Amino acid sequence: MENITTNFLHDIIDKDLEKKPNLAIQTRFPPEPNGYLHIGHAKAILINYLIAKKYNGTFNLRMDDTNPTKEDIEYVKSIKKDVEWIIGESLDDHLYYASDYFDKCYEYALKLIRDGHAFVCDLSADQLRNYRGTLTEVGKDSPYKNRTVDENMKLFVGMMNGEFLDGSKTLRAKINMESPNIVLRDPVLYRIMRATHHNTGDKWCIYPMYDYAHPIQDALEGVSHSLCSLEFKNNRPLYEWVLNKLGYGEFPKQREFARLNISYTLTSKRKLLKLVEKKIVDGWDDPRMTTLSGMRRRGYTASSILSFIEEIGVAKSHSVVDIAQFEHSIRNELNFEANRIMTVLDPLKVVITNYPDDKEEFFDVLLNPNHPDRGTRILPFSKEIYIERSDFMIEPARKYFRLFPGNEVRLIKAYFIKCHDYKVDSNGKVTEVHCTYDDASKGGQSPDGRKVKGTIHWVSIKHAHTCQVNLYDRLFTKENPSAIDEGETILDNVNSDSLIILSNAKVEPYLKEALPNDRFQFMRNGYFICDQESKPGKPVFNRIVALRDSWAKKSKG
RNA sequence: UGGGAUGUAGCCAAGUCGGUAAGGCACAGGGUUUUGAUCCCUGCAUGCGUAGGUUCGAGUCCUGCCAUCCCAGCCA
Repeated sequence: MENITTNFLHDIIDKDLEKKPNLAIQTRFPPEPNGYLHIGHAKAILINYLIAKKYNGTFNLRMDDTNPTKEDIEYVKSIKKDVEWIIGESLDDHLYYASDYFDKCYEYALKLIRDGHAFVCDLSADQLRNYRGTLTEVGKDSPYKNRTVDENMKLFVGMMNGEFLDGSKTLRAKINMESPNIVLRDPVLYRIMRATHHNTGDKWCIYPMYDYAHPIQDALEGVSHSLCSLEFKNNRPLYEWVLNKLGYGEFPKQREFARLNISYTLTSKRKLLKLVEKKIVDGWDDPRMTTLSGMRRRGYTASSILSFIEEIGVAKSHSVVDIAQFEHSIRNELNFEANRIMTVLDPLKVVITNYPDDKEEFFDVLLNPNHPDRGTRILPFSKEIYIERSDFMIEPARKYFRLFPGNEVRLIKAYFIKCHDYKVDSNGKVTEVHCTYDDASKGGQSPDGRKVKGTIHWVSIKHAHTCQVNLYDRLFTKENPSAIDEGETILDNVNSDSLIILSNAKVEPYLKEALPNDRFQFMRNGYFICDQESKPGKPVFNRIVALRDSWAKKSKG
């Protein structure tokens, strides 16, 4: 695939390559396995992956598992699966763990101590906070900063050997307590934490901090460009400090880009977790979730996510992308790819009074006009059919050109029908519509050149199957779900109509054989996927996204 | 308030040496259409956060100001 899109990261790499033509480009995606990946991560994954591709380099997945109290093996599994899904490649040979480098991190810590760049500090967490100062006030040196190298060595080895209580000591860098950048005020490098690690078990009771471990991992793996989101900008000097003090003359270049926000959605692991815990949604892979697993179940394709990410570009400004831009990507792909089928979501019975009682017809209809090679399906027709309830009005609205008394419409691929009667129940609800058909209009065209303005979909009652269809919509009612009013929570912004379950949808017989993950365009309704949990012969369909609907807009406005 | 970053249309986003504002989404109008879909045309920033300055010429250079975001975890 030709990729003409470029961004400031490519410019940086191009310049580096000018200086060092033999530089091997290597990137990585380093998630912490403490939750499921979401659409925001897809951007980070693809930025890194596409750069590696573009420059014929290497892309690795690395679990940033330096804090066993927050991490879980369940998450490492889901993360690997999601990343592989997004990039469409196996990562079996490109999977690393921060914990692979614990020994090396420890050795390097010894070196820092030996070289006088780190010390063991006895300050408690509270005390440390006080010593650190604030945004406007500088901090103060720890009273333990002047311990001798020997003393620091002995104490740090003691920390590692489990001689001290959790939280009683830390290893800290000696940088500058008066730095305006708080990150550089003698940051903690190691903490004592007795927790079983998913990889290293109980081998360690001290664990390195992100700021210390991350540059080491990058350097050891051979990463050339360490790309991360903007909030790590302040940490860059520390990243470079660590590698400098460790004696790396040349080392990976950290650069930052803006993370992705999309209107009406959440891109925060913490907030997403809350939706799961509060049972607002049915798990991490609920189709309404913007987790990658949720979007996969919803029916979004990895390729549509890729094209979305390419379309929005990469920059450093804080932005919120319109959800419409995202929906465009999947519609655009499925418009071309998805086979077309007729499905009546909210059925209304139509009797064609002049059609012979027992007659049946079977039309041969193309599955997808964009792909004639895919062949046809058999579409049965008979005297009684279902149409969409919204396709009939007793008293038509202005410019309504569907079915109403006296009006003629086309049934897709079948006949022209004209309404001459209808029945209502005691509540005034229409129960049945009576029409006549024009035998000469078979196939949907009249030989006399007569035009109809409306064309509607339908399903033969006699041949219909009944299915469950889940209509998904955006999960939040607010453009920014995190913007909450006084006394409210994010949960108050949840869209109560985000899932509408239709248990009485009528589908063409062809659909009975649908397989999990098959995608279709339900004509005039939208794009749907056969749910991954569907039982054979009993497909359940999820709405991926509705079709654009200028009539709905017009009739509302 | 100290430090760091960002501000180009309703939303993203290009804009290398200063030379007269790409593209996509959305929206509006028109055409085609057996999906009010798709597709095809057309329109959509005398202006680039703002006020000055330099220059023949400034989104691009200089100065001041404003707004938004990030940082005070032994989280990442």
